[in-house]
Amino acid sequence: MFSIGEMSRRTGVKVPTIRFYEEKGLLPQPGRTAGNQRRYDDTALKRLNFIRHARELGLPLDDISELISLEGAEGGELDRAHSIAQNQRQRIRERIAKLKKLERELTRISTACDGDHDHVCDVLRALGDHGGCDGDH
Amino acid sequence: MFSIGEMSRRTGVKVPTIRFYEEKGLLPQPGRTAGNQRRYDDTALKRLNFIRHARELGLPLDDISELISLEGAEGGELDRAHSIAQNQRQRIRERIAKLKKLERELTRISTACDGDHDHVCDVLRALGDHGGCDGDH
DNA sequence: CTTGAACCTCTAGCGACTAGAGAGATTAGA
DNA sequence: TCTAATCTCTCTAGTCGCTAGAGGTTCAAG
Repeated sequence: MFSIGEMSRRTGVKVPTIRFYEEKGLLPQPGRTAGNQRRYDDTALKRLNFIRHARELGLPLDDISELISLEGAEGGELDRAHSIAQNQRQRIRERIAKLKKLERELTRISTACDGDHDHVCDVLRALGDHGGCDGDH
Repeated sequence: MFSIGEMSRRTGVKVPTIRFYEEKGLLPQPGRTAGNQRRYDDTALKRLNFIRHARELGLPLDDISELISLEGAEGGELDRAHSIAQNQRQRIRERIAKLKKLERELTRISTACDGDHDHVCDVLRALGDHGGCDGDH
């Protein structure tokens, strides 16, 4: 049995965030001391680690809720867990592709400004001028 | 002179978002008709395009404000514009690196679940188990 | 028993919008 | 000129995933 601060230390999740997760139903309401302080056990610790890990992967809290509810599921229901992971993978791939495009364009803009800037900074001009971009965004 | 809806059509920025930018001081307050409706000119259109473009590059509104205030600046002040662009480029590079890590891990998790899932889905197990990750995140 | 750290609840704020209510303005066609 | 449809207006509140602070209570060590 440990306090919320101990949970925080063991998982790296900040104290207010733990309470926030409880409020959102991601963590079950823990037991309390006579003085109304939360006390957690290993089960809660594992779940918080699960949440933290899923958050680090960028999963929204709703998806995490759903994954949690799949604990102990079987057969077809598990396909849902699989598809949540797959969807997230897809989302991440798309974000990577988009960011790469942006990087290319920022490179263009930055190098445009590398030399002597006589009149108007080319960064500003390049931002106003969408034409030089290589894709639609 | 065109309405807010026309501005929206021409830039792809939604109407409430245009009003939001005005409220935040990114767009100057436009003229109004006798009936209190906003009327914009080409200058405003150009600025909104600038904002939209910068937003697509992921720049926060504060940075955009600063860039706008650099319009017509010269010499050393322009280095500031350059460094905003460079900083953003760095941020984007970091985000790409991080997302690539996540994608690797999601791939690991997903493939762990590809075969027959007998007891507990491996997606769920993999999310609970941080040990298999290849890096710190 | 006292002290000081940790804990409690509650409210408000962040960024960058988005959605909706309820009222007024404009514009095109009959 | 009237009417109907479509904009537009302001205002408030909600989204997501937290974070910060106020003001008060409880716990654990010495």
